[in-house]
Amino acid sequence: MTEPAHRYDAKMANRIEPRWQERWEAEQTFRAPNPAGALAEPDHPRAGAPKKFVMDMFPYPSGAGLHVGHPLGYIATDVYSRYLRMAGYNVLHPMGFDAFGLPTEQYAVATGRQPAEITAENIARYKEQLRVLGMGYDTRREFATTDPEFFKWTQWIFLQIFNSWYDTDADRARPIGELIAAFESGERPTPDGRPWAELSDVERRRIVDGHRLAYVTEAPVNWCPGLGTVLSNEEVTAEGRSERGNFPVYTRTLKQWMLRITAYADRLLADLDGLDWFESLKTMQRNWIGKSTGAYADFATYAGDIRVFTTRPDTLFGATYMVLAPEHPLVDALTAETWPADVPAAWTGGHDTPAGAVAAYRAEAAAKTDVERQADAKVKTGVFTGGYATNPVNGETIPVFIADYVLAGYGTGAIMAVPAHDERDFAFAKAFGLPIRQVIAGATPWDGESAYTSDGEAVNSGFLDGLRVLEAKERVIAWLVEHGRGEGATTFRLRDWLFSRQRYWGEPFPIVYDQTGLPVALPEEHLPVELPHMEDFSPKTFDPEDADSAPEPPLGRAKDWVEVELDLGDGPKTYHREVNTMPNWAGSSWYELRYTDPRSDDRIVDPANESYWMGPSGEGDVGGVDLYIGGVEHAVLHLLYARFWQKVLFDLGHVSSREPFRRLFNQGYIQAYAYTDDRGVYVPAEEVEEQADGVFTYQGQKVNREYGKIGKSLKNVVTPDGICAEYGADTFRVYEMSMGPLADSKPWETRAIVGSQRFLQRLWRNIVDEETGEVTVADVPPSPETLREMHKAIAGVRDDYEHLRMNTAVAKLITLNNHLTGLDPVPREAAEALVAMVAPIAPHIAEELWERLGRTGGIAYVDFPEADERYLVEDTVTYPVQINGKVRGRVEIAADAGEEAVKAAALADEKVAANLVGKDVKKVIVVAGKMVSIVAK
RNA sequence: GCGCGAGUGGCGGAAUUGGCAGACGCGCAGGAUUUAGGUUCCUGUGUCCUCGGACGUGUGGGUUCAAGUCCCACCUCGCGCACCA
Repeated sequence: MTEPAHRYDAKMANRIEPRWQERWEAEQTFRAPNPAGALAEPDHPRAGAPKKFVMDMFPYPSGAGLHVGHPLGYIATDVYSRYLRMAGYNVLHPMGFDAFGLPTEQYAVATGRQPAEITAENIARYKEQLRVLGMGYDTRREFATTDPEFFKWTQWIFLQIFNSWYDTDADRARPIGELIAAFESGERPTPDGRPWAELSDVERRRIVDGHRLAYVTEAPVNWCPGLGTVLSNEEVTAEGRSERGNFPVYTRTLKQWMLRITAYADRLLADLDGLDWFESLKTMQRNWIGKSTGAYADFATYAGDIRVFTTRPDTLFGATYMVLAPEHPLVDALTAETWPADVPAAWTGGHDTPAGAVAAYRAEAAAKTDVERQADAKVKTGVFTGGYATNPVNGETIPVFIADYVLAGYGTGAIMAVPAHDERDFAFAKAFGLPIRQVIAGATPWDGESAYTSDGEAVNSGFLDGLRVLEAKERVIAWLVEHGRGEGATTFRLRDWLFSRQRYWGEPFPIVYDQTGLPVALPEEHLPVELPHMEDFSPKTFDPEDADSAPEPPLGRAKDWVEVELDLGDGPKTYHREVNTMPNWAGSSWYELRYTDPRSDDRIVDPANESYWMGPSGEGDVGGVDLYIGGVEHAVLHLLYARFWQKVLFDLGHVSSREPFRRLFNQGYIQAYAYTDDRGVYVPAEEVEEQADGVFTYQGQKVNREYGKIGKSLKNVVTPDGICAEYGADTFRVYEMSMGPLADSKPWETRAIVGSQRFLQRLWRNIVDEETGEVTVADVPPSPETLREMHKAIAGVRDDYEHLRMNTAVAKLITLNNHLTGLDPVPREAAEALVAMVAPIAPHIAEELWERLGRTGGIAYVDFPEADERYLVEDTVTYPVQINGKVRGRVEIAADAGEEAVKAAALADEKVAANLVGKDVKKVIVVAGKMVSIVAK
């Protein structure tokens, strides 16, 4: 028996889908008109309409291609964009490729090929995979970060950053020329006070370079021998390993490029409030920025003042000892020659001299990995230096320790320890038998069992006694300032962004060095600076554990490229190019902007286009993309960097909004089951069979099921193109959208897809005769019931689309479709409404049916159906009647019946009355339109 | 350890405002079509039951006429942070 010739099945879908994809491409259906420039189109149906800018985090095109987990967000933005377009918006929905970066380079090294070649292949593969899914992108705006026309502007932004400084008074970045002018005029004094005119050229350049937002500095950085490059703090995990590849990372002092993101710490923090992001994500950024307010206080010692940072200056009188980080610069000077006579044994670490104890402890601390250190966090260790310091407020002499619970990299690397009011200090004081003095008292007496960290009143604190914590803080800061022993202070955990990488496949810096060794910015007209072709571009390889190795940028070997003769205004001279490249976060830090004006070649974007798509919508609005969907893994990487660049460009007047992404939605992950055999080896998930008793077998052998990521090594990869071939893209789209809430992670289940297939098949059958291919809908008025179902669906589906609840939208569409299945004939009005509502999710079948229904011009710009309130109200309502919380009967009554009438009807109901026999009705509650609740005894 | 989020049928999930728990789909069972299998279609499907009902949203308590939803305590899982002074 053969199937009906006109049944909607995979074969049919695979005939229909390419046809519509070709037509969308030929007609550029999803092009969005710009207000100005090459992409302006005043006659476009959506020109001048309210706009929406909807985009995904663009993919990194790897050799593995997309698996079914990747397109989840892409489909969601596509559905949302198509819905918005039908709802009347001018929708910008673009896609691009984040193509510079390590994986491609590593693959190129491994296969002896060129990264550019591999990148082009991977992008072609990704584009094909996305095209098959029926994405409605404005393909005119597509780019890869590796395109010279694109990275020309990445380099241009770097120059903007290099050529500006942060004016803390104005609280914004300004062109570096304005700083130079301030030095020249004497408005701003030079660091050593000499007049600007008396400084040498090199001296001046060093001062100016020290103010730039992009600067070269020699500082402790994260060196990852396994990757052959240094990394930013954001790329290192809490375990002290590389985020990519999980290699060990070591601290080494090296000369590297940094971007002054710390200048923006406060604004990056404050502007989070105006963003429509998940609160959890904002919290991650807040934690990463890590703002603390408090004070610096100076403790005098014979080795000089020790400055500490504290958030609790109110507890200064309770400081009974001090602790320095083992790496603190004053440790050596402070370490005494001999122990005091009465030194407790626990303080010496068993050593005869303080110097011996300090040296041993330092060696021990340095040998610990971050993981070990964190594992030991509860056990406080340290040694006494033999030195003492003087508490500025009460002149008390207190011992100074070194301990690894104080971190060199935070605050000043030194603390005053107040064991009574800090958990860590308390633990240390207990371990070392140090005095604990209460200086803040709460309402109830302190038990002394653990640190008291709540609010209270100052006690044992001289001039602070009786003040609340907040007042005491202010008072003591004023005292410190008055006596020159400290000041109020704010510190951040955020560090400057280490921006150079010792790899080949990245954007070259638009920087050369002259004979002074100082950096010189290339003029704009030299952009883009392209990578030289190199046969051997592989980084020097290191043992991942070799902490003593040092990075060597491969570009350093391109001698002809590195050494250039240029005329930068003072005659031809020889310069050396910067041989580091930018991290692969560079391109993604601004790409959203480029979508708004991808063809602009004389400036980064035309302000008319930028402000139309991304500008603030009103007073106080931070501006940015209207919806950005992506994974949560970029919380403190891409999303922080992009916000920073946006703010620099905003300060310099190149863009109109303070934030790049007004609304951000984190989609969940699609995960999958993987199976291992007895040996723990993964077996192909596709060939595993489930037995009736819930046991899973592979080739007859029992296997274990585990749940997790989709990946080659787990042998559980399912590709979207494979699914499309087997079921059709529309079925795939419907399935992914109906799996559950977009934000949730959920398991892939190939066998469940047939449900989505059946839905589309029934939809088709409601309109087209499977045997003849004839359209079977009729121009008959829908019944009141059908009208009600239809308008209920319209109201619900609209609301669901607007709030990205595609899963419940699909359920409502199925419900309406199932209703129509029972009708003969199906009224045209209902069929058309349903097809239009299905169009965002299953665009190919919708276009096909729309055309077969005799409508021309395509469905992309058809008005989305509007619900008519008239059809939503029902004539009668069925009230469930509860007696003491249990449903005992139902009564049907006119929808407009009054409360009394409903009450009377409920009490008169046979079942209700039977249940009330012998009971006293105490109370009857009528919830209009919902239910009746009777309280009886 | 601290912070955040989530626990609902065999499975994915719905109920977003305190108002009939389990929409929709998978799976499963029965039936129709078919030589058969598959496909497709129809019907049923929370658990228990003495067929009246009883029970049921991680556990225990509470508020309420009414609780998956609110409050308190706890358990489990996931995520983030993790000596940040």
